[in-house]
Amino acid sequence: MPRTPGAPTLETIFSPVRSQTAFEETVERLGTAIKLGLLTPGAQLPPERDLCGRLGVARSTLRQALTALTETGLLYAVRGRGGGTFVADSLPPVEAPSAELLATWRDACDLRLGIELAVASLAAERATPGELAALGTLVEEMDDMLDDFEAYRRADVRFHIGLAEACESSRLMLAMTDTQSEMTDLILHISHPHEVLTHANEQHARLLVALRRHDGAAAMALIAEHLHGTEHVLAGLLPGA
Amino acid sequence: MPRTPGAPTLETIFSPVRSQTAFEETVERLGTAIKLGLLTPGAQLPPERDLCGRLGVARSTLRQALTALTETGLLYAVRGRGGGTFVADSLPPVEAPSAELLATWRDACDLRLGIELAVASLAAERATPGELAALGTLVEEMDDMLDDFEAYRRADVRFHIGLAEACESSRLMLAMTDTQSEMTDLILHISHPHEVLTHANEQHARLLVALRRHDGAAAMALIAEHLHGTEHVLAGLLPGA
DNA sequence: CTCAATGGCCTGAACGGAATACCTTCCCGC
DNA sequence: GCGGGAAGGTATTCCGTTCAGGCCATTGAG
Repeated sequence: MPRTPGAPTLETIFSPVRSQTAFEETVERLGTAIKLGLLTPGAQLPPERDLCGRLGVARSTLRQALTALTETGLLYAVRGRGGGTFVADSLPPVEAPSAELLATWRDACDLRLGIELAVASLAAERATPGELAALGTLVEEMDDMLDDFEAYRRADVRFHIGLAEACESSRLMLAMTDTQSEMTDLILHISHPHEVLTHANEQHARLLVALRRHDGAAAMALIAEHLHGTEHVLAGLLPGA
Repeated sequence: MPRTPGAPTLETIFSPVRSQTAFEETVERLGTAIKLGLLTPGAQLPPERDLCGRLGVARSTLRQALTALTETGLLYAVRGRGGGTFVADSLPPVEAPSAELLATWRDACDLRLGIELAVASLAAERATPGELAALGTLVEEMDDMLDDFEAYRRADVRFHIGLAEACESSRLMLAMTDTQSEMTDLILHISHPHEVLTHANEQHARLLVALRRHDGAAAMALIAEHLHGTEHVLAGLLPGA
């Protein structure tokens, strides 16, 4: 008698297929990059005619996305020669996490665990001394941001994305940006005492030590502990199960 | 001066957005489930009118997908009362890995590493004794399949997906099925000597021991070693970098 | 025998996306 | 100045996909 798959498997197979439109994906991609600080305030985007080619969408579709982002206050456009589309200098306040995200935030954390574990493990093998040095200065900078949580969080995001960069894997990079975006939506709306941030940044520093020693196992253990910390904070303050 | 993101980051941000149609996603979802053995030969799918609701697509769209899968030989339909759509009893030979997958298989392995690490870590916390027992018998069965690689691979897939099931995370489950599908396309086309399979299954057994002890760190180390093995085999036989 | 459950089929409307051309604005070089 | 070029802004057209809904064809369960 053939072993039959468990019920969870079938539920997953027959769960809704999520068909995102090109417009939605474009808004998400650019909006995420801006909100995470990957595109810094004042930065100029490539011309529409170039960008639509890079993103693989029609210019009209790209413009829909740019218009939406402009109306949200994330972008502004300047016409004429020498003009272009720029990231807004003062970003609007982040929106509250969606109900859907609140309902599945534990799932999001589980997935994040995977991405971060892989990144930690691979960065221990692949990170160059230069990349590690850049991450080191970032950790030092974060020590001066313990009172401005939004600034700290932006640096934190860049730290984690910097780790992903060091892995030289584009899919891990995309997964990391998606993950960080979701986590930001959750994290930015709960309080973070000074001590929590201090402790978190100490973990960053210790992680770097492990990476410099190319000790993947230690890096994984440290990052797991690090993530477990934020998950614990969320569990206490979010309407979880 | 604000720290600017590295070039890899910008390349990633502006990389093509992938807009899959509902039809394509449906074919992929069902085709993957069949090829991985999650839907076993002879199994009956839910009636079209139910299934399209579960998948969140129109019935006409679902039928396009079912028709495509029927023409590929993965499904067959029986009309009339008591009829339905069934998984074919003898599946057609798997197609060769796409050029795109061959070009990015290292990326795929990196992402797989993350999924499997998270699953190993979480399964160590969450797997029930019953689930572990089922996985144990699966490992024993695999010991008798060392000469039939396709059968072994199907059981192997079920083992890894069983681990994901134990995590109670639908997104990890989806990620795992996607991953296993990609890996199957790669793995099924290269030779696997008896000794390799024996060694791999010993790793399965040791992994289960770690899971029973709720030793997440050991589980992660074991799974990393396990994956590293297959990656090494691929590196030797695939046109890698 | 009846009929309900199932796959098979068709049409029309709505939407999204691509392609293309053209307009408007405004800096830069001459 | 002033003309050209580079950028964003607008409009139109066409095509493929998807949805919604109804109807037909088949066939086994009751």
